[in-house]
Amino acid sequence: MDKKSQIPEYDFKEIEPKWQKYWEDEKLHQPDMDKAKKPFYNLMMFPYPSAEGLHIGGVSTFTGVDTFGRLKKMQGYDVFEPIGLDGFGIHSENYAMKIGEHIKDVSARTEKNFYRQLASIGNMYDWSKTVETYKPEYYKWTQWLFLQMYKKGLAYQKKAKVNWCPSCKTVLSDEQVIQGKCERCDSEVQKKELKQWFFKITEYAEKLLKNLDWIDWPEDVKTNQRNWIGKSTGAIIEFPISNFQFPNKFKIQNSKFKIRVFTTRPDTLFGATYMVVAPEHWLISNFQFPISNSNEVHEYVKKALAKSEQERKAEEGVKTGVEIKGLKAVNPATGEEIPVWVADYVLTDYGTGAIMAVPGHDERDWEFAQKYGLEIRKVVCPLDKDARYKKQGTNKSQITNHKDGFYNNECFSGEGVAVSSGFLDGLETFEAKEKMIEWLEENGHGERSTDYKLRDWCISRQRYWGPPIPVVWCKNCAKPKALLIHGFEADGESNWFLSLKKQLEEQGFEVFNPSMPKSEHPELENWLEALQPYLDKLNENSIIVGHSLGSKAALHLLGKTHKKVSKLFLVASAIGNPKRNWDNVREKMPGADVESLQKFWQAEIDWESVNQSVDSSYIILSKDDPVIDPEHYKVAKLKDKKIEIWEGFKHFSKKRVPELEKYILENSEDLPKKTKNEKAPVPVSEKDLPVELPDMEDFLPEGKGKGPLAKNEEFVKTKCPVCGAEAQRETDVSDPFVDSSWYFFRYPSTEFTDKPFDGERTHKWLPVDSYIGGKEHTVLHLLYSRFITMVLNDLGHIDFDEPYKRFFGHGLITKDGAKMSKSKGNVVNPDEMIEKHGADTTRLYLRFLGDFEQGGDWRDSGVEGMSRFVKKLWHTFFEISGEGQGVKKDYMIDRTIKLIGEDIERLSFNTAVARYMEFVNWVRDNKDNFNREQALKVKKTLALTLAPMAPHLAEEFWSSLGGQKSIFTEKWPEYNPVNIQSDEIELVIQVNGKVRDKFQADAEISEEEAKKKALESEKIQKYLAGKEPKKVIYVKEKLVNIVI
RNA sequence: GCCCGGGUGGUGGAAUUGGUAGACACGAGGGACUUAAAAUCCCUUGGGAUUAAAUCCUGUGCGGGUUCGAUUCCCGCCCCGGGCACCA
Repeated sequence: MDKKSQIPEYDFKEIEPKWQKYWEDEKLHQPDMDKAKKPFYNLMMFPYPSAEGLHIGGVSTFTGVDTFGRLKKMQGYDVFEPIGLDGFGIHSENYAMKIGEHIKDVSARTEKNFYRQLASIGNMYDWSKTVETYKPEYYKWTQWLFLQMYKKGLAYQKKAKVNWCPSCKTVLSDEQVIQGKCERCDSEVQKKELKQWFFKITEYAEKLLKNLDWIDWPEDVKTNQRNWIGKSTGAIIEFPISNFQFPNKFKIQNSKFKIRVFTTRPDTLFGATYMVVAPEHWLISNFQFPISNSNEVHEYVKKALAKSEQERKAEEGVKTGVEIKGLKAVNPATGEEIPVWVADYVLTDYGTGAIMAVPGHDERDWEFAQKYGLEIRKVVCPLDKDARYKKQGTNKSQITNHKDGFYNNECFSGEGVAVSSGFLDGLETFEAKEKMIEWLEENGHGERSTDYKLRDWCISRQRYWGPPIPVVWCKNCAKPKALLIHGFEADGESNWFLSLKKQLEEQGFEVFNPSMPKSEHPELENWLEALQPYLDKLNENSIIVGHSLGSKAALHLLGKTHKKVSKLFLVASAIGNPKRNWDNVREKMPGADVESLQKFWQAEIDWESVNQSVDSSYIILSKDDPVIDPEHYKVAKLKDKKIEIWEGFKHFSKKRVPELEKYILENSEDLPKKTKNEKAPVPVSEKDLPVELPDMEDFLPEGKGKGPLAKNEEFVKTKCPVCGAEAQRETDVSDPFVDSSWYFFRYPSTEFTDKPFDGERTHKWLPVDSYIGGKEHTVLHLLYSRFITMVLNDLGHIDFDEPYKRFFGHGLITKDGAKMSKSKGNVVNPDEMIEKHGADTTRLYLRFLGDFEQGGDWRDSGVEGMSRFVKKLWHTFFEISGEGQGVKKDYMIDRTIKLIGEDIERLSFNTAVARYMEFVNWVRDNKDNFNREQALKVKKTLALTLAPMAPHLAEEFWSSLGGQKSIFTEKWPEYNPVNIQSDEIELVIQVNGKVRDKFQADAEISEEEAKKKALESEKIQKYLAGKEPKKVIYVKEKLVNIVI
């Protein structure tokens, strides 16, 4: 009988669904989340599927990740490979608007289609744990995340100029603006000022940067992130303003009257010949300086601020500016007065919004100085390589005197040696920087400083399709509050507190004047605990008044919170030490617990945190205070403080101190006025989550800066979770990047409805073992999810601070060398491919067409070729007879196992397929020669090594060999390294590095013998022509190279 | 302008630490089978010289360098792709 006729035809349409169903029925790919012994979290980046369906590039990624995961499974790991989708966002919403359907319907269809397509490619997903961002059971926890951020002071609102797309009618992130145009619709982006919610990612800039040093990621991805964070180190330098008459009513030196600049080159301070401030700088906008050309300046500023992004771009390199006349700044190094300019090449949101211009050594300043005829000073002498070389051991003056080092009419922004720079002369740039910073700090002109390019993350979106930000706006809670904190041996009704309370209430404040526990034995911890509930009630328009030790308590309170208040009044403040020493206090107050007082009084304060929590502070002291030394206000490191030193008030201990009460009232009366129509943000409480996105027929944006939710009265109207008053819901939804910044925490814990993720599960499965995704997300998504992980770690929810152990960025799939796009009509449809060639063939071709990391090029002829190969493989497999005499050399089996395993491990899929093809070719050549034993081994190898790449086919082969269970319950085969080594090797003979001859030799051949044999070769003799070789080089198992 | 990738046959792409460049495919050409075509199988295939076989020259974007030997390392440049862009 004809042998061929017994072989079944390769029918993938029967095979593939059969095995997919089997895997699902057997729950083969659902690891036991709690008992797994070797957990391996194999994750791909959260897909954002388009309504049009899966792209072949997506299939490439998903099946690539799966191939890796299947190898891991065969290596004995409990592989968890989840799938879900990121469905919220503008992209889907715009599409729904375009086709005139409701976003909910479109999303439901997209989801169904997406999962159908994914199921057809045969990946080992755990379908019992899917996650969709737009389901309330998911976004409930996205909102929870927001609340955590809010609690930590990492979510805040600020008015910001944002990119506004007039067509999408929403705010865009900087990253979504491509050359001044909207990434999605290409319309020109405008600037609009809106109040937006931000996440304070800048607070984690340093940590985000530092961890890059140890995480196992590709270097290029790390470099991208480093550049994005953009750290630069240098100094803040203060330039006092001179030639300026302070208005009389300001008696106290105010730090605002210095222009602060940030520079990375403090060593060039001696070359700073003018200053430039940004158009938004306070010097112009906040204060009425007597600018003599005020009109001119303001006109320039107005024009500059009105410029669109587009115009700024177009003008780049063409610098304009106006001198601010009537005032000068003083260069602290030279003591000289220098002019101050305003120009829009200085950016307001980097550094301090002002620069010292060093035209000799900064290209931009150079250009500006050339244009406006400003003085240019050379203070760094270039040091060429020879000079640097010479410098070692020679004396420095030789180089510094070498002024010809300057190129006459050029700006030099490199590093070199400081000249004409006083005490820096002769120092190389790196030394000069250090010395200058030391000098600045010693003389109070500045300090070491670091700046980052990273900006806070704007998460507000004025759209419908996203999770509502869980905040309520309450008018009642916006009412200014006052917290009065009494001192030692007093209570909430002591001294002038009651009188002040009454007046503050009349003015519109809600006043709290609690009594502290045991004021005669004050303990800081107890006081802070007692104060906490009141602090929670305060808002940004609140004041805190602390008397004596109470003012110390106020500082501690603010030093330990992220909460913001407006004003802080410190009366007879217990900072510094008491006027007399502690023994005197003890003597004077024999009955008091001075020990606890002293401990409280002297505790360290976190001034930086206080300064972040309070806008302005007032210190009121009396010269004749018996306890408080009026000089000790100097100890207070408050950034914006007013100091009042009065006389005749002693320790401000009377029942009424009208002057003091008046002072406090006058200085806080602006708050009730200001907040008359304001609303305060109040976070929704966790138990009320989720804030559900309401069903809305009309979900189109209004286009006035508010989202569509603002149109839904029922949604907006609510009760304040704190005071119960009538309130309004926030109508912004959050950025989809928030959804995708934490989804990997949810996958292992999807069945928990009472928490975002379970502690033990998370501990077991995270961090993610292998994360694979597109390189286009190396900056934003990866940075955001790292940030969120760090915050969750700091909040104690998790015990690690990096989410992904390993990241791998894959490349893009092109079609015939061109990017696939709908408009070009060259998009490869995976459904068609699977229909025509089957999932396995499609998978194999995707593995083969190029390097996974670089990307690859899809060619229809290529997939045809792969289809032929698969058929050939099918027939070869069934044609192996096992009735031959046995083949002598069967090292191909071991070699194949070794190479394919290694290749898949390092995601070098294309070579893995090539190795497999070589194996198949070898099997085909020998198919009639294998003996029974060899035939079985060959067939097993064919099935097992194919399994990660073409799982259905491998299962079919395996079951034909009598396998009762899935091939994926089998171990990845072992190989014997000894079998791979051949006894005979081929040695190459080179003459001067060129191949001239080859010979077979024993693998164990000695160096001497190899050289001897090489020299004996006839062909080599010809080259030698009787002469002796100069040198003979032997490389073990490779070659002999003869030099003549 | 700056920072990352990359440049290898007609094409996609191999070459793990410097050691036989072009694995594995696609395409093309030739042949077998066939009335013919498809499918399948076999052979050839970087370029060039010359030939009967052999052999030689040349060759990894360009120009230099290091080395016995360079696709690989160093210096200078060109081109393509991606990102950033007045970041002090």
